[in-house]
Amino acid sequence: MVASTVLPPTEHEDPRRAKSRSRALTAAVELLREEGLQGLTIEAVAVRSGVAKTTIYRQFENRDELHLAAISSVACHVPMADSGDLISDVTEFCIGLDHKLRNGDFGAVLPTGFDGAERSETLARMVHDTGLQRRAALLERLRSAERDGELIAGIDADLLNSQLVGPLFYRRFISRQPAGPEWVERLVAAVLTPLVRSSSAVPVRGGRPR
Amino acid sequence: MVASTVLPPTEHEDPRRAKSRSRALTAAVELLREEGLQGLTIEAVAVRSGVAKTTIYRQFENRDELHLAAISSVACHVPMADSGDLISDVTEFCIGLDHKLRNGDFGAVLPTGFDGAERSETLARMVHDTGLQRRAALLERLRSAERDGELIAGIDADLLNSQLVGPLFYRRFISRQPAGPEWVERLVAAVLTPLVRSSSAVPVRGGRPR
Amino acid sequence: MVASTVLPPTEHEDPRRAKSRSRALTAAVELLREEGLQGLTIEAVAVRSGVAKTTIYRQFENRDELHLAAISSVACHVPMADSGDLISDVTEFCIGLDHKLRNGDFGAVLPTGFDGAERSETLARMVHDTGLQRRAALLERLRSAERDGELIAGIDADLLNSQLVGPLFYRRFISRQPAGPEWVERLVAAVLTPLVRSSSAVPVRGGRPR
Amino acid sequence: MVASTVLPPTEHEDPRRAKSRSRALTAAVELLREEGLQGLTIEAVAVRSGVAKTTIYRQFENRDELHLAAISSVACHVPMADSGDLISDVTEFCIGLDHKLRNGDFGAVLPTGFDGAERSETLARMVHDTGLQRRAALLERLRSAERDGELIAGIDADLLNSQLVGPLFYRRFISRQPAGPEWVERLVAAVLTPLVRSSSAVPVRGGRPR
DNA sequence: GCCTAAACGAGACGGTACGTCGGGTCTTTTA
DNA sequence: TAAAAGACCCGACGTACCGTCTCGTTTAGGC
Repeated sequence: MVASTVLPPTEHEDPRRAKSRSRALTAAVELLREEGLQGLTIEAVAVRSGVAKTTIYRQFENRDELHLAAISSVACHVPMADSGDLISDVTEFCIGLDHKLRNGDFGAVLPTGFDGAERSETLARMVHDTGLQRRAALLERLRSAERDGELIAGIDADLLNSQLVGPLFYRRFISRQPAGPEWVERLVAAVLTPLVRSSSAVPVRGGRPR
Repeated sequence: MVASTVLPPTEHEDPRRAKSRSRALTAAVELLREEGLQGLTIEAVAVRSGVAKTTIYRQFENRDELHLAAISSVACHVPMADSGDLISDVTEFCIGLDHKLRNGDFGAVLPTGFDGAERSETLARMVHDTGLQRRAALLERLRSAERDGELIAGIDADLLNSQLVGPLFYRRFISRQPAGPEWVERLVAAVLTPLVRSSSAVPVRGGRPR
Repeated sequence: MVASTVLPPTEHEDPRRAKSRSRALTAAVELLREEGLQGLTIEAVAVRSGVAKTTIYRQFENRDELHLAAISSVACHVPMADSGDLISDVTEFCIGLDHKLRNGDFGAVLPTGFDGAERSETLARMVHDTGLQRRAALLERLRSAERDGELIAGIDADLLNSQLVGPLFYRRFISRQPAGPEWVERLVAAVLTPLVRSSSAVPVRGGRPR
Repeated sequence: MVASTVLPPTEHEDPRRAKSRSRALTAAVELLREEGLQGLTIEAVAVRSGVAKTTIYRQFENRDELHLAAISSVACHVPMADSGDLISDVTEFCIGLDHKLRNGDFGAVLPTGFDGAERSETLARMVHDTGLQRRAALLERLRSAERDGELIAGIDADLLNSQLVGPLFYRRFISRQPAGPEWVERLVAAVLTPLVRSSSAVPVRGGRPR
């Protein structure tokens, strides 16, 4: 997903290299998912992937680089619809995100990076970057709703982003509480309803207080 | 904070034991803060604390136990005032939490447990438990506001908890964005205002839709 | 035989250390004998001896140190009789040496050090030192014969040492020709007869010219 | 000196092949001289010679073959004069040999083969063969002296060879003692004088030089 | 105030993984 | 067509920690 570690982009890459790389990454992700960061061992990757240790080191400088690449390889796309109904679109989006956090490689691999991100700028950026697409999609949808008059004017999209996805991450990784579609639905409603222009028909007067 | 590993609570503990334990824990927390989980090495703890490796193992079964104990030793108390003004109380509370997440041992050590919590039930509980006091205090304050009529009736305290602290954790550990008192203030306002019973004006009738 | 690598001689050595050391050395010598220097691998020694790699490294800084210790551990004693008959004593001595060169660990392990001795002063000394006892014994016996009048006066003991043992080493390690007791006997006779004072028969007059 | 590894002798050899081969061999000898057998690395040879690893492997089956070829490439010729004066001819010859043992590539590279020769018949033969010319020359000169009556009849040329060159090799490679022209002179005198025909007698005047 | 049981430090041990170097095989690109 | 470049798998290197295990040596605390 994210740029591969320093490679002449135009130049032709040896297909053997590419294959080794992908096999190693696959094994790395599996190990991260199954055993966490401490299970991500170059030797384990070598055994599982059938790629020799030396070959792995030829592509990844050390365990941390491999870890990085593994994380960036699971960054995922959460689609955002634009049906005209903001709340339902965002709800669907958040349910999708929650599902990915709880079921896919993404949610399994992501927390292996939280600690390292405290000290490694690169890792921090990588962890952050996995959210870029999602964030952009959400912001775009909010702005579009603002333009359409569905939302009141003057929203703080960044705050809204934190309000919407923050609780999902929090419950998934920190408080480790369940979420589920209904819960997500309630969350989105709680966050957005106060900002939707006179919900029902006439958006006449009496905007909701901020 | 949390119960120490299996110790006859009534019985008198050898002061040497206690001292070794505390020196080891201190060193462990320092190492976690400075180098993260991978810096938490029994040998490093031994060197830094001056406590022999053997002695450490006498008190902590293995590295994970020590990690656990270190995390639980930094759990912190966030005070919650009850001035009658819910929003200002909660804002203050959230600012305090954000500060602890970003400045103290607590915020530094916590993320070392996120990955392990995925696989270790004990660690998961420990990470979760560090939030118990905070959660209880927040819930209590919300209920009190509900009782006082400051909040509308029928609030979902758990949802509100996630809405309030979720974004703080998210920005601190995942998106790694700044927060700051003003931002926290806006967050709390956004979350709570819609639920506050027609603030100033007589709380006549016409509760806000949930 | 030779001094062990830097050890407080008076102080009590951990018996575990001593045992590990000896097991490692035994395995090392076996490997050198069977496969030569390139077979002397720390890992092979670990496997064969049952001593862990780390433990080996605790006692020997690296492969070369172990090699050194192995060589010095096989230095052997060649006994020298003093029956009054120089030629028979020396012949017996040389036959014994030749036998050790061709049959024991000594002769098998020694050549593994020849190449290294070209560059390592320590190894050079070690190789050299394995001959010290032998050389001293031979020189002593020659001097004793000189004192007894069995040999003419003014012998060059060092030259004689080279003349006696040199050919044995040469045929064993360089030309790789057989020797055998009769051959050694002829060598000793050829070297010493010209220097023996008119053997049994009247030592009257006519000493051999030097 | 010795036949190169399997090469149709009549057939025309590709000049590129020959050049690669010779560059590799040169580098190999240099490495052996400078760092000994363990410095003889295919990769080091490739780097130093500018010949690719693949190309080296095309000409030498493996490291041992290259080592073999390197040794055989330094075999040297020691000239033997026949001035009529055996002792002086042999002395000169031995001084020349000693010089080659101590100064040229020959003496530097030879000991890298001693250990391997213990286990590899091919290498043993190679090491042995480096002495063939020398041995033949010496034997021929001795027989010529015998025929001329300079030596007593019935000499054991093989024994004499060992007596003459054995000490030189011994002091060079095993005891690592100095030799030098004077020492060699004394050695040759000690070995040959007793076998030279009645010094005094016939050759009237002109006593044998010391 | 002494003495014994415990806790302690020092450190050896068998292991696992690290990241590096070299071996020997192979494929791909260049001349 | 062969040499050069370099990827590949493999095995050994020497290092860092792991968790276990003697060892002697303090040192509390019950007598």
